[in-house]
Order: sequence, then C-alpha cells, then structure tokens
Amino acid sequence: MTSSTSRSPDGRRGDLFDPQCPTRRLLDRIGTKWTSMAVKVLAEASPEEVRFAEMQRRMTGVSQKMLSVTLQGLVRDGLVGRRVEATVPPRVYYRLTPLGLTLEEPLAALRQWAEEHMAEVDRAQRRSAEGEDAGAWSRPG
Amino acid sequence: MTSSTSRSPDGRRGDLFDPQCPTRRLLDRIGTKWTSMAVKVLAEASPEEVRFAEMQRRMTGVSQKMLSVTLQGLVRDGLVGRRVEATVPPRVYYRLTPLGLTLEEPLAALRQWAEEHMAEVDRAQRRSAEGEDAGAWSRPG
DNA sequence: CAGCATCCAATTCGATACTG
DNA sequence: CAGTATCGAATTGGATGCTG
Repeated sequence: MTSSTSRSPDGRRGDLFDPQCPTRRLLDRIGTKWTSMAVKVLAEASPEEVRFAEMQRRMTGVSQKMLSVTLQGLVRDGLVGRRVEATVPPRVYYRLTPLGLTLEEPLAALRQWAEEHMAEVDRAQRRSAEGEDAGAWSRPG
Repeated sequence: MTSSTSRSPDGRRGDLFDPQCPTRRLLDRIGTKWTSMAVKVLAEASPEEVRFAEMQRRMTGVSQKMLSVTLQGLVRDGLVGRRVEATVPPRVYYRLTPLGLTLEEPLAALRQWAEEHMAEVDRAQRRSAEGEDAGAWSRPG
C-alpha cells in the first residue's frame, strides 16, 4: 500500500512485475552477493551477536567494504540490529532482528533446495555443454 | 541427503562459503533480474506451456534479449524445458520441468515472505532515512 | 577495530539492428 | 515469431588508503 502500483506500459495489472513490487525488491536484495550469506551467519549465531571482524572471518572472501555495505543495507531494512560499544577500539555487534529471523526461514528452505538439487542442475548443465540436441521434454527413449 | 552438507575439497569449514557452493550458485542465478520472474510465470501456467512472446508480454519490461538469455540459462540448468514447433513462423514453447517445479516451492515461500513483510521493511527504511539514531535493538516504546 | 571514500575492473542490462 | 550479435550505459564488486 505504500505506492499504488505504477502503470505497466500495456496497462495490465500491477502484480509483481513492477520494480516497486515487494518480491522484486526482496530478490534484488538477497540476490546481492553477500546478503544471504550474512543473514545465514547471523542466523547461526542467533540469538548471540556477532562482531564485524568475526563476520568477515566467517564469510570467506568478503571485503571490508562489501561487508559494511551489506550490513548497512540489512540494518536499514530492519532485518539486522547494530550495537556499538564505545570502547577504544570500538566494538560493533550485529544480530538478526525478529523480522530478520522470519526471513531466515524461507531462505533456509532455498538453501535446502540448493543442497538437494544442485547436483542435478550440474548434470543438466553438463548435458547441455555436450551439445545434446535435447529434443525437449519428450526424450526419445 | 540433507545432512551430508557439501564439503569443500580442502575440507575447511565446508559450509556454503565457497563460490562452488550450491547455495551460492543458486542465489547467483535467482538473483539475476528476470530469472525468478520467469519461473513464476511458468509456474502459474504449469503444466501448460507458454510461448516466448507470451512470456515477454507477461514479464513487463523484459527485452527480447534478456528473456532469451534468461530462458537459456534455465534450460541449461534443467529447470525449464523448451519445445519447438517447426512451423513458419516457428513457435517455441517453454514450461517448467519437474525439477523446476520443485524450485518453485521455496521460491513461492520467499514471495510470500516478501508480501507479508516488505511493508515492515519499508517502515524501517523510512525510519533510517529520518536519521534516527537507532541506539540499537532496544528501542524505547 | 570498524568503516568511509575513492578509484577501477567486471558484470549485467538494455537498445538496436539483423536473421531464418 | 523467435531468436542472435553488438555496442554502450549502468550497476556491482573489489582493492587500497585514510580516519576516529
């Protein structure tokens, strides 16, 4: 109800195919390289907090900048909470909010799908790579 | 099948933090702009097939090129099947494979989350935009 | 320690033109 | 109709240097 659906060029219903659509926006977000990984790290620790450096350690390959950007986005979205200890040097802790925890559920389902089925995807890819004609879904037996 | 998490070859933490990891690869894929929307369109039609032009019509804003690239990826992954009618002009039909249908389930869960919670995300964003100090996750009243 | 600013490389996307 | 090819724009990601 935030914005009353922008008009599609062909005037069709503004389902989820506008850039404004929640699903679209969510997928845009979790599609960014490090977001879902950050959520997972925080979910695993939950309800414990995790410090910035610790997160970077667990998210192999993430740069300081990208972790920072990613967490900022999650905090802005209300999915992650941020707590600063004003010590020297400062310590910053993150953890999932209750809202973030609810997101972890469908995200975990997606991970499970990946672990169960990506091998099959790999096989399909290999078949395609071999120039299999793949007459479609009715394979000549 | 579930508990045998994919371990990295080097036997490290083995979790899902290598680029090779299935989850990572899946998220990379569904994170691309049009993939999940294409899956949704095909899922809605399933088990009926959908023609190329019809898909483009339903996916407002997608260009021919991007739809083509998106569908090629899905076909290569074994998530979508493709059938060509050798007429003139030719007709090409797409539909989800059984594997693709199983992906639609967790994807639908994600969409549902988005529809239920993105309004809350919007509110959080607005609060952030107003320069709320946000002393952390313990908010007063 | 945590994070910002800047610059640069890589990828993604879209518009356009062309083909069978 | 359903693509392919190509180019340029926009977005994204990564490395580095600097700050409190």
